[in-house]
Formats: sequence, structure tokens, C-alpha cells
Amino acid sequence: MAYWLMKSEPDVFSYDDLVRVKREGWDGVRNYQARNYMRVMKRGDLVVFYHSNATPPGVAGIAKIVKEAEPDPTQFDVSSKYFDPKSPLDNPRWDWVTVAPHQRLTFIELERLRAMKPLQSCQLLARGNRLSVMPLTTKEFSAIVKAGS
DNA sequence: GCCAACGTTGGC
DNA sequence: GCCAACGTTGGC
Repeated sequence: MAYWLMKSEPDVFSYDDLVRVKREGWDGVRNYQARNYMRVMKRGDLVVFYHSNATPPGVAGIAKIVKEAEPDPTQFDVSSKYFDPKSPLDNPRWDWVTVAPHQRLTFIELERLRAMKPLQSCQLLARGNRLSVMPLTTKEFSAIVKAGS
């Protein structure tokens, strides 16, 4: 099993929202590196659900992958802000995965994540990091779950 | 293929 | 709201 971290702005879609809707296609990823990570995610992989652009930012819970990558329908929806006129219908550029809630955590603020030893080399904490989907090591994942349990 | 301009992300 | 960092775009 693999572990991941995915960012969402809670004003747009929070961990609570995921609990409410039970499962959700992770739409709107428009970055190739993030997309490529989603393409290798497997059903059952666990995902740290991170609240970005929030006050404070931090980890809200754990989600799981319930459906593997498939074309993100919003890329073809002219009324969507994620519409991509350059994505060919016969060769969609962007994918999504479907996630479901797995375990709620006590909110772990970014400040606390920064202080955690096992996370020192995590991409999330790297200067200037903007990637919204990234892999985590088993050690990093366990440390986060432990901190929020 | 280079690179300046531009847009976006995300912490503060 | 500011701004540093970074990805993308487009002219050449």
C-alpha cells in the first residue's frame, strides 16, 4: 500500500465535506506532476487530507482511494472553472481519483508538522512547495496519524 | 530551445 | 493584501 498527501482549500472542499458526501472525485488538478502521482494511486491507498490556504493550515484527516484514476470530467465542462479547452476529447489530459473518508484526526496545524522530526524531509515542508499531490513514506504517514490520534 | 512575462499557489 | 516561489505560455 502507498501513502499520499493531497491538499484542498477547506473553503472549497474540506474533510468535513468529504465526510458529508461520503465519496468525491478529486477534480481540478491541473499540474502534470500531481496528475502523474494520481495515475499510480491504487484502490486502498491512504491519503493525508491537508487543508491549504486556511487559518491555520494543517492536516484534518485521512482519506482512502476508492476508485483509481480516470478522466476528470470538469476538463470538458465549459461552465466549470477547471475547463481546459486544450484537452482533446479522445485523449483527456487530466485525471481524477475518487476518495472516501477513512479516519478523522485531531487537527494538526502546519506549525506542529514543521516541528515533527520524521517530516523534516517531506516535500510539504520544503521551501516554495506548491505541489498539491505528493507521495509520503510509511514513516511520514505513521507519524502524522500518530500526531492526530 | 531560450527566457521574459504572466498567472497561480499558499503561507503569513 | 502581500509577496516569494514556481509552472506555463508564447514570442523570437
